[in-house]
Amino acid sequence: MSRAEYPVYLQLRDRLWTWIEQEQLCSQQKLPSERELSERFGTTRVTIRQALSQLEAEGLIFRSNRRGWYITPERLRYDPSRDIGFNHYVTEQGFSPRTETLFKELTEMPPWLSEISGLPVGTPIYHVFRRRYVNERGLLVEHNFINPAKCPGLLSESTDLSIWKMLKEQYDLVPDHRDIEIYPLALKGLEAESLNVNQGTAGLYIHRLSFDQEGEFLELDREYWLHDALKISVHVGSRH
Amino acid sequence: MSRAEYPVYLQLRDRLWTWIEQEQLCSQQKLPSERELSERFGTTRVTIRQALSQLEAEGLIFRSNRRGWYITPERLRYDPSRDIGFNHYVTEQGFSPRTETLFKELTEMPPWLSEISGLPVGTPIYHVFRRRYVNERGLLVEHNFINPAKCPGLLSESTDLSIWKMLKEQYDLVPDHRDIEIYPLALKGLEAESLNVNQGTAGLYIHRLSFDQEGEFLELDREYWLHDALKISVHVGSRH
DNA sequence: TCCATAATCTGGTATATACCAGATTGGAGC
DNA sequence: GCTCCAATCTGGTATATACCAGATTATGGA
Repeated sequence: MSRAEYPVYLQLRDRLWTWIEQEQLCSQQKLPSERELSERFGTTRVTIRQALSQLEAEGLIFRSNRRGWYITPERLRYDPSRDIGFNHYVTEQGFSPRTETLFKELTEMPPWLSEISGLPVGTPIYHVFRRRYVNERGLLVEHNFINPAKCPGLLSESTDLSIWKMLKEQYDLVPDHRDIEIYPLALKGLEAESLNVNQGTAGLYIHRLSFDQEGEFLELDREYWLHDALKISVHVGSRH
Repeated sequence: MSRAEYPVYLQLRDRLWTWIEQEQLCSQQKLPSERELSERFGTTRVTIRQALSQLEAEGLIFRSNRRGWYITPERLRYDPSRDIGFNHYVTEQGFSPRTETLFKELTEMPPWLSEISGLPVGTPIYHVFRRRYVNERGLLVEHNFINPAKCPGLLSESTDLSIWKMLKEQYDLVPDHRDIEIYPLALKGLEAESLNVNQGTAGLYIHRLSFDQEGEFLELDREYWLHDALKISVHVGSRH
């Protein structure tokens, strides 16, 4: 049955790819069900799932939990070093953003955050957990840890828009320097559930630790993105 | 057989995780074979493979093509905005680097590169393809496209060390500004083969387009990293 | 018309079983 | 001690078959 030269599931990947092109399926359109595809391409559901997973890894399609497979929209361009809000750069690229605050609380600084912020364990800290959408697809969830000493009363404001903008306009807070970390990881636990994806789905982690002019801790962002959702784009050096 | 609350393969993931901790397996040590593990944990090979894939996605273990599963070493910290060679920052972190030049050639600029470099299609261009190791594990492959007008004769030099260092010391070339792109992708084709991983393995793509003081094209790096191999770490703003 | 519920459809999980191809190992012969 | 080759071990691929749980759709009664 197999051609030996090239595994069946990779042949299927290619056939699916060209089929999708021919059908001119575009952003966020639904594919036929796995059972239908396996019949149409003359194979079993197990094997067609291998091919679909391959295309998922490549970012052409994505799955929505138990609902089916869809065409992945274009990646969002994103510059984590710039002070520009999510809503701003999403609309700038012609997409429509939305933010949902899943919870917000005043809590106490845990040891791991104490280590990187320089403030003692137990210091009061705001914690906001939000989910962000582009064209109604949830692309990331984000934990914000904010120093309440810098912006008392922040939690009583709406956090469904730009926290960055609020800090600037209402508290005159602008980050002076930042430590940024970026690496691929598997989405799991709370982050996977909140994004409605399976445990272990590929993701990208972005971490931004901000300090003010006095060198004091201002804010920590921990962002968990779907792996196919963004393209980080940074300009370094002179001339802009 | 199943607990319903929690899928078997995720239970296995947890048991494997704690087993690995107990056995104190460390960096680059080999796990038992899949058949042995499936017997030991009382399940089938198919299911144990799901659990192993989960741990692979999380970056705890990696597979070496048809040889077995191994413990993933600590991530390498990497700042793509700094002008510091691979060998330098690898040794700085206590690891041992190695670079292999897989091929190098003088070729003509293709259309896609012409678009971003600003030079016409067909302009002569150096193309170097290298594989880089840390502690004898191949972590990335890299395409370098270099403008020969800036550094004639470069290809006759050894490219197994730092190209950046060579450009600086022998040709007095230092990039003035850069466009950097970073995003997750699936390793496939030449890149997957060169890194000896399966088609579709998760990876991270880093792209660095460098121009000199005159704003002329100097070099393009296209790096394909294993997803679990690095942690990008950047400092932005004043104070260092 | 609306809402609750049942039927159905979807992908997710799980097991059993082959066979293949590359990598490693072991042993025979030099 | 060495080389070469065969046996063996490894993960990779492929098929068949269930059943489950969440999502969607159809249906029927108020």
